[in-house]
Amino acid sequence: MSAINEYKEHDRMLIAVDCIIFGFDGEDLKVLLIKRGFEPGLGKWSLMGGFVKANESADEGAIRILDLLTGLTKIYMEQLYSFTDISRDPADRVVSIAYFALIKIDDYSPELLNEHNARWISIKKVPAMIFDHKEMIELAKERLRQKVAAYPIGFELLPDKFTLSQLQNLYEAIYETTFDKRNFLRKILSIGVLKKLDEKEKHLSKRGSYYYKFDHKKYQKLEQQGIKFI
Amino acid sequence: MSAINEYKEHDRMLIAVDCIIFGFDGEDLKVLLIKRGFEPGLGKWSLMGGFVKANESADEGAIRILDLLTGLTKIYMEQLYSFTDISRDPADRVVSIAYFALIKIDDYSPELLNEHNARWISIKKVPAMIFDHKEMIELAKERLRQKVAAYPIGFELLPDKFTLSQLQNLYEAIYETTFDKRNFLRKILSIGVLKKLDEKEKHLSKRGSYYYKFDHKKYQKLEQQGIKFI
DNA sequence: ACAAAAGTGTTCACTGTACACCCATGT
DNA sequence: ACATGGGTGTACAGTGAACACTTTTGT
Repeated sequence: MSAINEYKEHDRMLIAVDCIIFGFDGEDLKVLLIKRGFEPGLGKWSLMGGFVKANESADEGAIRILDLLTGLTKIYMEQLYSFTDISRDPADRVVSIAYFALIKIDDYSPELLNEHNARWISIKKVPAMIFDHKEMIELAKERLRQKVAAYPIGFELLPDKFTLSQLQNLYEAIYETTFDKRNFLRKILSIGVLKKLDEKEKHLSKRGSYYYKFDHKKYQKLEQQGIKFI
Repeated sequence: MSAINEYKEHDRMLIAVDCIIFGFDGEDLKVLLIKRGFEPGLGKWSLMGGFVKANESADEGAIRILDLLTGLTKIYMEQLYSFTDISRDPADRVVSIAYFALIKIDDYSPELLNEHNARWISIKKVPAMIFDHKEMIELAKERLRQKVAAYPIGFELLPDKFTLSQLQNLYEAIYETTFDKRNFLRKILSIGVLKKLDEKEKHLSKRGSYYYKFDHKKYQKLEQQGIKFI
């Protein structure tokens, strides 16, 4: 950093945040994309984003913008990476700080989808996108895989009550692979952060399967020692 | 992101890069810090940094600034995280993109240390620092630990030729722990990316120990399948 | 009765870890 | 001769991976 009296001579830039919002519909891992209704890139697919204001941090900006576009607060979000290529946005010099967010897909109402011209798109079929947004999604997918193996953030994508099959489907969707049911359940149950409920899910199968909850308290006790979820 | 004609109405900010430069002296993992010769924070410890110009990406800026301050090019560097608190720099709104870099400690000459009022400081004894620079160092240490377990970047901190003891000392310094010599060597040699040279190091011990080199070609063959170094 | 998902154990290979002594050489 | 770091093997426990059948119940 240079001397204070030189600060004014340096170049100033726009700071944007772009949010990679993941959701899970029980089958596929999806990202929430919007079709841009304005230039540049009108009609093209884009992430949700906006500019950071002078009186807010990027984290605060990301929270504000997500609230604006989804009405959701208190969602899991973390900074991913900053994209700084000179001409990534042809309209101006914009540094974009990408965030990735995990939401429960049912919290995002169909009305909002219409209102923002948004759609849930499977990560297996991400279309061409403006600027470097596809690169952002790729990186977010990568980071999600890393994180979900070591931290219990996958639960942010599931309802509060979920069956073990749903949990396995989620991990399979994230890693785009399949796991052996017995091995998966043994491992995930042995961690000891799932609480079995007395209630059964009765729609997805005839027999019905028990609901489980993520047990935050038990997790907090284990947290420091570093857990492998997968 | 908003419509193009609104771009001009958004706030513009200074973008800085700050570099966490790691080095290894055979004993301790160190960071290169400078004592600021200017305000704000004159006389305080600081990372090396500078402002990103309008005509360069942050990566390019980081490379330029590192070259400026160390004369070194072609060094390992990666973007770490962006620090965006409103008042992290009291003089102005500055978004700082932190980079971490790995250099061979002998490449940074003592003259440069004087010239920039710089010093190598053990990561075990990082002093109070300006702004959020200490937080940056903590995060960089964390990231280095993650990376070095999965990628062969530790070698960036060692001379081209190194002994297995030096390599073990490096990993021990990074993780601030000790490893069993036999287990460590078995694991690291079993990866098959170290090339034993005929030459021996004769200063550090009476018996002398063989030099090894990192074998880039062998690594590239194994790269895709994901290697665990530790 | 049958279809469809739930639930449940064992075996084996591999990996990680604990642990202690002899070797070569310069002084 | 001795001090110093270099170099080496084995046993055991824990983890990961492969693998198939029975149970429940709605239709």
